[in-house]
Amino acid sequence: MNDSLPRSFFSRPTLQVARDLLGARLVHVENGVRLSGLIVEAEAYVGETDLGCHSKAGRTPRTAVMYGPPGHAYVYFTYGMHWLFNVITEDEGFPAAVLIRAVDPTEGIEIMAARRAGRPRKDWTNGPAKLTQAMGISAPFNGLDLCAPDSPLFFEPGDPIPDARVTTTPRVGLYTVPEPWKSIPWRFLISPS
DNA sequence: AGCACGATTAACT
DNA sequence: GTTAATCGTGCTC
Repeated sequence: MNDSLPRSFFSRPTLQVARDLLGARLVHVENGVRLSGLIVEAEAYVGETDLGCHSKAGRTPRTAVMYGPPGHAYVYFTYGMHWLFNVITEDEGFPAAVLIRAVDPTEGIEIMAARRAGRPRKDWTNGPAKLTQAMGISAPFNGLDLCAPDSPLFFEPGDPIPDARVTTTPRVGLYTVPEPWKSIPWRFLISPS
């Protein structure tokens, strides 16, 4: 039993899920130890018509999990060396997800520090592949049900972030994606204080 | 079978 | 500011 965000949270429009995940906590219970971080940046990827979204290629072995139920993990490998973590959104059959791009470490600090050895604290989890490395998220987590009561990886609600503290910008890294998808402001972040 | 490219990062100049 | 690292995926031949 835990206090994790329910499936109904993820079974909503992807933009809303991305925005509302700001301030929530991503938790990985690893060998009985909690690793967690406050979500400070996320991006929405919304269906086959979004040419920045992997599901633009339709249903393939890689994108199959995006067509499944909301609240499951989509973890994929890119640039030959990095794992990126997403959570599936909207109704089953509609291939959309939110990419978790950055967190602020809150629990399991020493383990994260060891996995990001030699780097300053601000560089531990301030990128989508950095946080998966620090929190120990990779291939085996793909397809995992993050809403299952016994899941080792899940989200916990946090203090709501008011609109005044939320910034939106275009999504990062979509160099060859055509407009309007390249510039549409589907990246959400907690504004620098 | 071959190829271009990628929801990135770290190390450079 | 630029660029190498490194390999799975999806597309073309």
